[in-house]
Amino acid sequence: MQPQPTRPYHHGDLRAALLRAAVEAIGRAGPAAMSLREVARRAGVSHAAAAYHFGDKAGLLTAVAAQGYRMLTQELQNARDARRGFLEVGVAYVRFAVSHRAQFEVMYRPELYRLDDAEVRQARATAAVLLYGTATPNAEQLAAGAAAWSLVHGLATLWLNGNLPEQLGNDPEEITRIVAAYLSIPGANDSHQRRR
Amino acid sequence: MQPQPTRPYHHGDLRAALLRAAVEAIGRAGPAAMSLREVARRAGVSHAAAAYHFGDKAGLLTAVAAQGYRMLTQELQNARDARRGFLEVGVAYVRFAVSHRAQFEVMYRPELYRLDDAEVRQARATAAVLLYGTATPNAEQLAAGAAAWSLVHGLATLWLNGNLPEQLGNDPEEITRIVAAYLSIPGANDSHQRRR
DNA sequence: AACTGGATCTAACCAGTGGAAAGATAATCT
DNA sequence: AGATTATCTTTCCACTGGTTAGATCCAGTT
Repeated sequence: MQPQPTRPYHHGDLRAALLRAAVEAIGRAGPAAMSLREVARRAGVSHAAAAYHFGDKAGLLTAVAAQGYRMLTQELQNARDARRGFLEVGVAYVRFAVSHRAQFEVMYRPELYRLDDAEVRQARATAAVLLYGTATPNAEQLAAGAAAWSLVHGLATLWLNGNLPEQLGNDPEEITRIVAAYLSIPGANDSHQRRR
Repeated sequence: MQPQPTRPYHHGDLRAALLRAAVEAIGRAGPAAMSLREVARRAGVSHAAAAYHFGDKAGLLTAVAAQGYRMLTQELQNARDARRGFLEVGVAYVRFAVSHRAQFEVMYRPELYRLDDAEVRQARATAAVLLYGTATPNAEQLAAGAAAWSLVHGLATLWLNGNLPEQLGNDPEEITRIVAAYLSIPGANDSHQRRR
């Protein structure tokens, strides 16, 4: 029942397999409860093998976070390029948080991984540009971006923690559109925000 | 140099001392890194003594969360009673997150403690009433409350994680006022929101 | 084909952790 | 006083993350 018919038996793709196993484990019980040894067990190797590839547990979580930032950047970019309006970038943010909960939860717990990791830093910076709408925001854009980011980020984390009243419904994207209607960004083009 | 001249030597106040030690430990390294044994060591007792008072580690964190919710409720209540406007309740929320970071971080990591604990449940419900402005919100109030709560919650967590650009300044309360200006709540009395 | 050096993985060990159980000690009740 | 209860310690267990030494495999050179 091996996934590969005859796997190279230096596994061939351990790093990626460990990453997948880690994301799955985090998805089950949260990042704090994830254990290196369990992840390694699921991948069928000793925990030292995981340490070899990632240095240590923080290294593994750093890889999860970096992957998360890359995915987030991609989704935000897609949303922006669709040109359906500013709001849909926020919706994409919330959608990412819900659909890639494991990565999202790690990304915003910097004490669990290496924030100064080169790959993470760069992926974060790229995502920030998309969130603020420009690489060189002025004071106004900065404040407006922080407001929008705060709103969707807060909404995503409150949703994930079950802190939102169930009367709001159970579709986080729809809730995002409802809630974001209370945000008024002067510069933004609102034309697409209320289409329905 | 004992705090008490001759302490009763069944300590007298171990539970409270452990709580204080836990909050301090969390403040140093985050909730995930807190260890029962270290907390007990700091209080000068064995880790089993801590288990006796709180059941287990989750029990200790449950107590931290419950205390946090009670404190938050108190501060939100004070802000509301000051009648300086809706905005100042949000400012109080962010101020609480920053000044009681340990409690705040535990409160919104429900996988670390017992969300169904009676004390926690009640304290949470009380805080929710203050956040929505009424015990029986209609759909409009619910959505507006969720928007406001999401904004300040997102702002607080992003601030704590160092995710906000430093050009916004280093005073989280001031940043809250700046950012919250982008929020337009129809029913709310804005008269006090722009006083400066 | 044999050798070699590097990459990848395992086995074994360590200190530290949370939890449980048994018992010691102190406070309280009658 | 004696008995009961509350509080705390000791001891043990399974597990964790990290380290080290060595096994195994692979790719390139000769």
